[in-house]
Amino acid sequence: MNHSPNDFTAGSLAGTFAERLIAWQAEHGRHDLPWQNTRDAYRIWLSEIMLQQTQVATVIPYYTRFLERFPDVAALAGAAQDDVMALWSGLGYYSRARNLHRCAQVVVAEHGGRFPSDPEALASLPGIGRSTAAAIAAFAYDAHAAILDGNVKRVLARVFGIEGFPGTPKIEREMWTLAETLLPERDLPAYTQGMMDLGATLCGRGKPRCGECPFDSDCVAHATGRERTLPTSKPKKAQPERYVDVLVIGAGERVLFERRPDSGIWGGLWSLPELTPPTDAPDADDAALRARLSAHAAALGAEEGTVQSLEPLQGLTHVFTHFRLHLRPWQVTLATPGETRTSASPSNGARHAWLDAAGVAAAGLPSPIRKITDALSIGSPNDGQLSLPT
DNA sequence: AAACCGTGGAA
DNA sequence: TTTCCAAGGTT
Repeated sequence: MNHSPNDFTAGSLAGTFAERLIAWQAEHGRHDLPWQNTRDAYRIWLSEIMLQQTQVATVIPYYTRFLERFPDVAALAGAAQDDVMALWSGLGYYSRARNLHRCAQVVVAEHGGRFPSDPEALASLPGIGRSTAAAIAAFAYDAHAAILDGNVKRVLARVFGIEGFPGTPKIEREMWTLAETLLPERDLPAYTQGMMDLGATLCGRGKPRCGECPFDSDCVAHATGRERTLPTSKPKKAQPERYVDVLVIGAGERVLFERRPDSGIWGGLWSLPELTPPTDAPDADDAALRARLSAHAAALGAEEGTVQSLEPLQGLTHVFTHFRLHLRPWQVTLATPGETRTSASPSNGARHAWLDAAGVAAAGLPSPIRKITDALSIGSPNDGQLSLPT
């Protein structure tokens, strides 16, 4: 690093880094977020997991709903995974939800229902890494531990003039060391919140308000006009395109859904059946494709009836962090000779489920799949009735 | 070590 | 429109 933390005591403003940050937080920081003003480790843990790679405004409604349904760790530990996934549906990074569920069960089974106060013990739990462990331990138990999230990386890169993409092990090690060096002896919750608040407000990614910053006179980036080039951005690479055909198979008042494996994209969620795994080139809309689609639908829906019609629906493109997925839905109508015998809600561990409108509304679906069902008014909030043309 | 894992808001 | 990335962790 170009600067040592001790340089702050020599700045024109009095006080150490931590003292200035804590004073700034008391005056200008955030104090009324839903997960603040509590020492309940369960609530703090839940917020930290939801906030991983996710903005505050996005998390708030999910957090509120989740707490209403699962007010404590025992309630969450005893829940069915499908119910947890349904409440997480739309929030993304679904391994967080599965790890959250597993973590609750470990806390109940191995820690008597109380979260450990030791950051290392916390970090050994599913879904809790070094930074999240430190945040929980600091907020709930006043632990002397440093966080290193995106906010802290940005603040440190700018104030100390640290060059290099913070995602690399070398820069990250350097930042962990610095973050721990800067820790105060006391007021860990205010200090930790201050790091987050400074990075999320004044020292944001876009246009930092250096005039209001407590480190204005000492900030290397500000002094050298590098506010916009620090932290060094991630090296970018071309995003692959992927194409997939999905089937909306309707029989009577129900539609067929397929549970995705825990590993991979949308792990543990309910989705529409795919013809084949995604490919790197679009399928041509030709007779051979239609024949394959029809055969696949017939195999999946054999118990319910025979394929009566096959129609292409409006396609859509979904953008992920590391690729773009082009979804082409096909509507398949089955001629049903008799009663549909299958259940309306997914049974535990089943790979397929015929869901009615209420079942679709309650299921954990990926966002773009929800868009498709909404467009067809299947289980959408406005229209609880299934209205597939027959 | 580098890839993988969602979604939506902001510029 | 495109690009970036947010209270990161796991493999």
